[in-house]
Amino acid sequence: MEMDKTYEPEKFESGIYQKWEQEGLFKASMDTSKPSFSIALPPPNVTGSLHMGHAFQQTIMDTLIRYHRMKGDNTLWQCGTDHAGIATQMVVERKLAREEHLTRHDLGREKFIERVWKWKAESGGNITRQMRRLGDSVDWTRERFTMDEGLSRAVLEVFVRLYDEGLIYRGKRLVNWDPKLRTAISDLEVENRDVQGHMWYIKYPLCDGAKTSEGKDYLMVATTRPETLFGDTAVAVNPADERFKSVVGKMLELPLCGRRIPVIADIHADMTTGTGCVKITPAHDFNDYQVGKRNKLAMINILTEDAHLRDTPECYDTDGRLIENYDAAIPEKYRGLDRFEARDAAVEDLKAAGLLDHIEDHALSQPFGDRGGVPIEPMLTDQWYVKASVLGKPAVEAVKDGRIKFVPKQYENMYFAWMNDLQDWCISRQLWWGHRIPAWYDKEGKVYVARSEDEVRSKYGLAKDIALTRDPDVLDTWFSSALWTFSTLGWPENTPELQAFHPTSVLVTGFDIIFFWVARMIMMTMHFMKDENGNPQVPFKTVYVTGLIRDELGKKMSKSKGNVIDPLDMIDGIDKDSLIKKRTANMMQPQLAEKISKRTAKQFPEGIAAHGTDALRFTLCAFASNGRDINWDMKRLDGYRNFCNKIWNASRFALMNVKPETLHKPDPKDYSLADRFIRSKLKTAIAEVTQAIEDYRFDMVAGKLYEFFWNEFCDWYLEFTKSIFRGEATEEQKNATAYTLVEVLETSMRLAHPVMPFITEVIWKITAPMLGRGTAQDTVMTAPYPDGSGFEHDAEAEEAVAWLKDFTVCVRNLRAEMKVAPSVKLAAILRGATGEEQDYTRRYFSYLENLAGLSEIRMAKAGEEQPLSSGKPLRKAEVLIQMKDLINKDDELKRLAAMQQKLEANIKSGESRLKNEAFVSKAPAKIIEGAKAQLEVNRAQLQKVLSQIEALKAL
RNA sequence: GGACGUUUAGCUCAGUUGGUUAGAGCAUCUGCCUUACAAGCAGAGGGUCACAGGUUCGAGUCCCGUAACGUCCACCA
Repeated sequence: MEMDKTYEPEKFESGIYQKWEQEGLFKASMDTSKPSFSIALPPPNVTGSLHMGHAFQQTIMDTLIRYHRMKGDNTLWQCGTDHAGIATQMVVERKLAREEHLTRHDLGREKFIERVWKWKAESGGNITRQMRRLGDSVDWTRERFTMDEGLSRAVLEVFVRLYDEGLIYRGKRLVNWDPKLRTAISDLEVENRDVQGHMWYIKYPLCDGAKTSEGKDYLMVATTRPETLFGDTAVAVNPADERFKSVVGKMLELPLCGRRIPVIADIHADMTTGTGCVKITPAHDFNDYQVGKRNKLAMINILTEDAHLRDTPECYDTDGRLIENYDAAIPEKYRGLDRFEARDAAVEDLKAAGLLDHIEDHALSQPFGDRGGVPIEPMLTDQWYVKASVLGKPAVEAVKDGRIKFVPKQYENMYFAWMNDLQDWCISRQLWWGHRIPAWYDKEGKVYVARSEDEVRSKYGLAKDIALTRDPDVLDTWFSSALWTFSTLGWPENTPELQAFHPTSVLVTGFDIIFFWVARMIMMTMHFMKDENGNPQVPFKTVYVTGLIRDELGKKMSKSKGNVIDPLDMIDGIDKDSLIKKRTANMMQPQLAEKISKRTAKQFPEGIAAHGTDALRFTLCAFASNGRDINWDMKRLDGYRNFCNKIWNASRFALMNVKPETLHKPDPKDYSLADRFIRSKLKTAIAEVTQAIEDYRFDMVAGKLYEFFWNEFCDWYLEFTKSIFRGEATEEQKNATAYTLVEVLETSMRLAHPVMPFITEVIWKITAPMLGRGTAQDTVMTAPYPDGSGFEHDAEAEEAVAWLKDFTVCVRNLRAEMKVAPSVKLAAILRGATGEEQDYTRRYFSYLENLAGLSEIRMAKAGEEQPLSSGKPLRKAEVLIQMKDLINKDDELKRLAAMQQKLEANIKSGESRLKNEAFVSKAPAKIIEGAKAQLEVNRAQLQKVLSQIEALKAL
């Protein structure tokens, strides 16, 4: 088969993938006599598109999967997508608003959900197309979606069982409320941002003539949220605070409302902060909520779902029961105002009333909803909760005793820190897109939980004519993804897949979702999955945590920064205009578009060239060290694309030199030194690459492959083979080299395949048949992973080649220093070499001839006078090249002087080291021997240099 | 406020249990279109390993402290 002259991955990558998929090669073998290896893909958002982080993680997963598949393991990569409740609903709502000027409420729930499914059908293929282009060998026939029938059933099952066990409950509590999305969100979805705000100092007049011990007839309260005073039900002072002891239990007149509220004593009030007096708004502040509970205060909800002041506040007692006759009326002028308008108005009126003492600038960190992007509001609502505190205990244990390992280990601390202070998890969302909560209410509001309305009636003995309404809320997206490892394998049925592949082997994910997902998966899985002995099963044995991929300046990639790079654009390339268009389309803040397009044009004046999937994957692996963040560098990608090109061309070279018809397995005696050398190096490389995969050191996987292939195989071995093929070796010897060439290449392709699936397939399909290791119909994907058998370590060959390399480098140095053109053949003199060194030099002269550009090498004894030459120490010997008049005397003297200086410094430090009694007595013998040997070499070399200088000066 | 991470060549990063003279890629400079590859070949320059102390015969590596940057958590009247 002919190979094209240049490496053009776009010509073959997609075709190869299609073939693999059509042939069903991504499916697990289900050979249960073999070890199982499985990975559950963290499900990406179904309507989204892959970013670099996905490409990074998926490359690592696919590398692991391909490695284990080649090892013969029963290997499954389970894939699928997530319905991503809030995110998806938002996208569809925005589209609806943009294209039809409709809200979801205009459509109604049922119609709206239909639209979301339609959108999923339209855009859901995006992700899977990208994954195919990345070469991911996932079992597409098992693809799942968190809202599909099977997974929905698992969700229902889990919810009902947890409810029946008392681990899910419903309650009126203060929750994080997103007023823009009008839903509760969990603690994790709140993002604290530092903002510059104000602190307002407000006087609350004391009623009935009460006075503080300082004689004041008011209490001064400091607050960052003056508009919430309409919901105040007390002002707290510290019980030990002498200033206010006399007024505890007295009443205050709530400004703007005139309502009477008590002064209470509570330790929440800190004598040293603010004024020492804190206004208590139990329905709109998490601390105040606790204070309210302790002091049995009423709770007044003053806000609507979208954070406008209510016409009529809702008043509850401490236990959340509605109080009918509590007078908490909000003055009419504030009703219906947005919370921030209400703030301005309240401040204005307080000022006018003389109750605003002063305002200070105040830096605070304010909670924002991570999706809606507006400040969240603590709100008193009915929500569903999971008792995470109960589920969390075994989940902590599993990591503590090593049933689950984090790589890198430091993330375990992060996990423990969060798990040890686990709050109950609010799982209900006031959305439409998601798993609807299986709870029904009767007229009195009594709740019934079961898998269906029919089951509710039979389970709770309710007659047909009792009207039931279903809870309108849906579950947090992470509730269904927490079941991912087992729900995708068919749970609650005990399927063969569940038996074979659970627990999964490893989870590859970013540290940013350790809490959202990893921790919750561990909790849920351990509660529901038990092994044959009834012990909890973990969802995965190892969590490999990746860093974030940032841009070249270390900034997080984001749409609004306009620094996002689509992995597919690196694979297939993109022209400048399309890239700019892509980066500035559908912006949330269109005003940034111009800046982004300028920067993009500057950074990518030529657009992005096509690099191919293999180069991208190799680059991602090379970057994957120790879970740290990665600053993406296009140059690295270029470099590794060049590596692919190198592989391509090395293969072309091999094909040019091999006659497949006559190629046969050689007699070992016919192996040349070069053959023995590269076979030995390959054996080492196999061991190192394999170890690096097992250790999750993908940077080393890439590094070792690169080093072996380029620095040993291409730079040295291929050059050696030229001497052999063009020299006078016998046909059998030439065959041995040709065979080694093909065999090493073929084995390297298997070695590299997990990282670079495509180029290795192309080359393997050509080389393997030459060795009788498969036909062109076979695939490297299922060929055995190299284990080093058939290759021998050969220390002698490596040593001899090391000498040849040193000799070559030495001559090349001299040539460069003497500025002799590469085309000019040189005559070299080797003076003072050992017998072994002389032997290597003579025997393998043909290699040196080619590599160093030599016409002859003459041996000379140490100290033997030679015609005027330029020389360089080589180990304890020296290499001389006759100077003729090629050289500038001064330059040569300068070079030698520098060398002398360096050697003298090294000798001095070596001597003082060996003179040091402590070193000689305490250091291990090996180190001392090394130091002695080095000192000897340095001394010998210095001697050569000095005599050279002398000879030159004598001229 | 608490915890963690990072700091090594111009840039992006390796550097295993402490052990000879600290590495790679890219970039730079010099010379080469040498019949696999100019996406290449050969060669060169470039580092006080953030700073300060300590342990040790020996520290980029271990310990203490400082600084800068980053991340997470908590609090914020």
